[in-house]
Amino acid sequence: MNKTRDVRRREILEAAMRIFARRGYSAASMADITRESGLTRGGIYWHFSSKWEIFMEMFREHKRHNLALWERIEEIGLTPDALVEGGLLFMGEMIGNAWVAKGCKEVEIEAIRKEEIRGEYNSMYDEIRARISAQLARGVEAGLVRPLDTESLAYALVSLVDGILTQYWLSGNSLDYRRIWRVTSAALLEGIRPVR
Amino acid sequence: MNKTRDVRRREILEAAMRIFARRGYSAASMADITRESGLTRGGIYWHFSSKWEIFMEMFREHKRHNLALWERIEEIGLTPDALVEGGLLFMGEMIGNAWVAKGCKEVEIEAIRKEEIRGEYNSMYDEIRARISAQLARGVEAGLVRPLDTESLAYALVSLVDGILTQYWLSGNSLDYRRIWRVTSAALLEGIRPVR
DNA sequence: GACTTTATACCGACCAGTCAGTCTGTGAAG
DNA sequence: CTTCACAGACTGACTGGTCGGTATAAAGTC
Repeated sequence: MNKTRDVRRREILEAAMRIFARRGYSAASMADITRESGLTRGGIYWHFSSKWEIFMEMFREHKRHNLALWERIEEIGLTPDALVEGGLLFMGEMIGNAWVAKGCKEVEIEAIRKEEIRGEYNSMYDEIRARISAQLARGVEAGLVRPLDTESLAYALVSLVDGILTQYWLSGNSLDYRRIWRVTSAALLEGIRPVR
Repeated sequence: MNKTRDVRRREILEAAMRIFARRGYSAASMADITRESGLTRGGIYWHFSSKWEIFMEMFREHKRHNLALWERIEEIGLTPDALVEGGLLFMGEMIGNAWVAKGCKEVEIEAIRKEEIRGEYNSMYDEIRARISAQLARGVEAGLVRPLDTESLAYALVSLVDGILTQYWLSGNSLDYRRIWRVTSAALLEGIRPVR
């Protein structure tokens, strides 16, 4: 039954991610993770030294996942219009992999509470925002966007995506997020078009 | 030392709200609330029957608070432009009463996880969204706003405010949310102006 | 005003159960 | 014979919640 170190670690991690996503860090017990992973306490503690270490691994996984997702979004294009498709792709991915996404939400929640990880969490968003801002700035240079505070707008776009996802989960997954995003981003694009 | 029912209940509730806001529901222990309120276990359980009941009281308090806040916002005016000031007022109130606001965030988080309160939580947002939507629809009728999907836009506005607040707390309170809101709402207003 | 009665408000020891984490044992692979 | 990859009993701290008891204050009685 013994599997290689990496495979088993991965299995435990994914089991833990599901549990953390479902119950939240504090309410999730090692017994839950034990059950979900099919191992026993000893097995899990052979691979991880603590509950928090498992969470930290999930945290890093989440950062990698998000950053990789934004790389894919930039491949769509670097125009402001591409941001619209990018937002849809991002939310689609998040909603498509529900427990991964809820894990992200859980990470976000813990990041608000624990300074220990807040800095690292923010550095991820800093990078994403910087990229969006750069994308908008290119739009300004190319004359596709009127001169404006691209940093603030980047902040708002990230917040909007985050907020829509929150509302989506609150609604119990019954929410036409695509429609909301299309309507809003269309209005925004219209609003930042250069004046003639 | 004995106080009247209402006064003491209120004291316990506020102590609990601070603790819930700081640690989250699961991580907050009755011992924490005991310490924060200055009472002992027995005293608290004389006023409340369970930890969850205290949380539910905080939940209802939060709903009342939010709805009352939106009433105040509508007093500013019913034009689309007033929504800009309204958003600022809302975020200002939230950030000004940090622990109340973080309590709201905590309520939101639990609402995502527990179906028990999700419905009730959504009904609050439904009402707020409906009011914003109506406000926008009046703008359309008055010729201040081009005809569009006001419901989706209302959803986005709520999401945006929620998202900005999340980012604000993630940033560790160092975020010029006013600037972000002004820039974004200006672009949005520009984008929904009627075409001439 | 003094003296009991009664309901309210509160204390803190205590309970059963759960928590994260430890430790000893063990089967299999090399 | 050793190392790896677990199993699962175990520990002590802590959990939410209970309960018998007590202090306080208001109300009733004389």
